[in-house]
Amino acid sequence: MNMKFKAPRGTNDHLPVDEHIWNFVEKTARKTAHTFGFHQIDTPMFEQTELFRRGVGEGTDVVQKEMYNFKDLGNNELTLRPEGTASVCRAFIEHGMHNEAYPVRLFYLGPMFRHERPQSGRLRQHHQFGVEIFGDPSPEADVEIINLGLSYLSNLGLRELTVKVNSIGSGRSREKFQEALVQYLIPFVSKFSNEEQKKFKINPIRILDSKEKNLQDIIKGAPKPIDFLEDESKEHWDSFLNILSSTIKLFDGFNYEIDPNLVRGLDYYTNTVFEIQPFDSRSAQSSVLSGGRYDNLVESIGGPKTPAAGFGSGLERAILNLMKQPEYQADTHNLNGPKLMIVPLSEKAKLKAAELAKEMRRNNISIVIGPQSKSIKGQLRYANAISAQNLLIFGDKELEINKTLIKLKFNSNSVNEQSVAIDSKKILDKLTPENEVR
RNA sequence: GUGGGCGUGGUGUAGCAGGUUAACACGUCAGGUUGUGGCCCUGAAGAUCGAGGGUUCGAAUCCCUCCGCUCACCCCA
Repeated sequence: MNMKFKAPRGTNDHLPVDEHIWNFVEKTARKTAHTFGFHQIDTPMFEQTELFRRGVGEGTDVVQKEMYNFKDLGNNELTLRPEGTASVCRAFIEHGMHNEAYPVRLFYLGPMFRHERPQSGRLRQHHQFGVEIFGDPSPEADVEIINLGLSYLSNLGLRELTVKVNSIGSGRSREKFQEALVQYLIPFVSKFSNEEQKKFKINPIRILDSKEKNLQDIIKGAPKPIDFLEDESKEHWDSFLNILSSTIKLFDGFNYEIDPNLVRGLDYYTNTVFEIQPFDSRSAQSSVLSGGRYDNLVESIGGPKTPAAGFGSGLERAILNLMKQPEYQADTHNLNGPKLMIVPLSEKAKLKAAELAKEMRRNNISIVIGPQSKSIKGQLRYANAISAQNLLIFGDKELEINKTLIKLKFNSNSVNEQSVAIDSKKILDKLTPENEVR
């Protein structure tokens, strides 16, 4: 057969068997954010292209070659959001949230789009849970963000995580470092690949982050941003490390390390940057949560100068890591069958079944009526296939005496048949006795 | 953008030193006496073997091209 349509490359359908895990992860994200006093904000999935150019940074890979840009019928230049922070900042400014009591705590949950070559843990449409805290310049805020991230991951059930941290400085610290780095690199530039030369021109700091083999030795000897921190940046960094080290002790099996070469691929970061990944991984691709401080972003897209920090975390990657853990490898995909299936055996019974179903659904009981295209046997087989938890069968005979048999625990091997009046209240009582947890 | 692996019914696979009706498991559907499931039994539907071209008397099996999936690199969540 010729399958005509397929989900576009790098996108996934979330099937019913995935419902459970996705709900779990999303619920955990929301709950954890709420326990830190964060509130949800949902922004559109596309924005004016310019927002990302300015926000994420003209020189980044994301902006240069990974954005889904398009023009709408009004000739507006729009882009499917490649990340969440720029949009949240835009909304923050647009709705005057800078006039609210600081700090303002926000989180989001939704799809992001990047045109890259898909591979394990990397998609063109993926989903992120992200948080942002606005208006708090203190290192405590940085740590709160990391704390929230670790809490979220640990609530999911992930173990053995490392937080990699670094400071890329800001203001004068950043300038001085950059000068030193450029001086150091100049003699080597001729040996760089085209790609690296370009990087060197646009944003030399990102050379540190390069994984190219022939650069590794050069990078080893290169100046590091943390050695150039001074004044506020220095104070911020020292204090940050201090608070972080005591906070991380509150978590079992998590640790942190300073990675002097950690540089994020998005331009807006200042001072603190971090990345969380499982112990066993080495590639950056396995990073499950990452973020940092961005004190200039709000201003650079037209808002008032507002210090801020946040993280983004890929849900697919979290799930990928969860699935690696033994406790999730077994029974993750058993769907819950309906609480009750009704098999009506006559026209009158069908009417009655519809009536019962309506009343009981009002009590949040999930009900399926047996498919009328099938024989009774077929309907019962179907009930079995969808794991109906209880089963009610009746026809004209039973309607006359207003009594029938209900098969409780139909989907188990200890079925319990009981007589019951054909009445929603009486049936409800049968469905919620001591042997059933509602 | 670069490189590796793969592409057979809904799913997972077998077949591949070329040879008549492409096999198996699971799933689906229908039956196994009148209105009662799960096990079991019987039967049925369902793939022109990713697409196109080539070699050959003959190709799912060999060659080429393209497409798709997947993994890795760059980079990112």
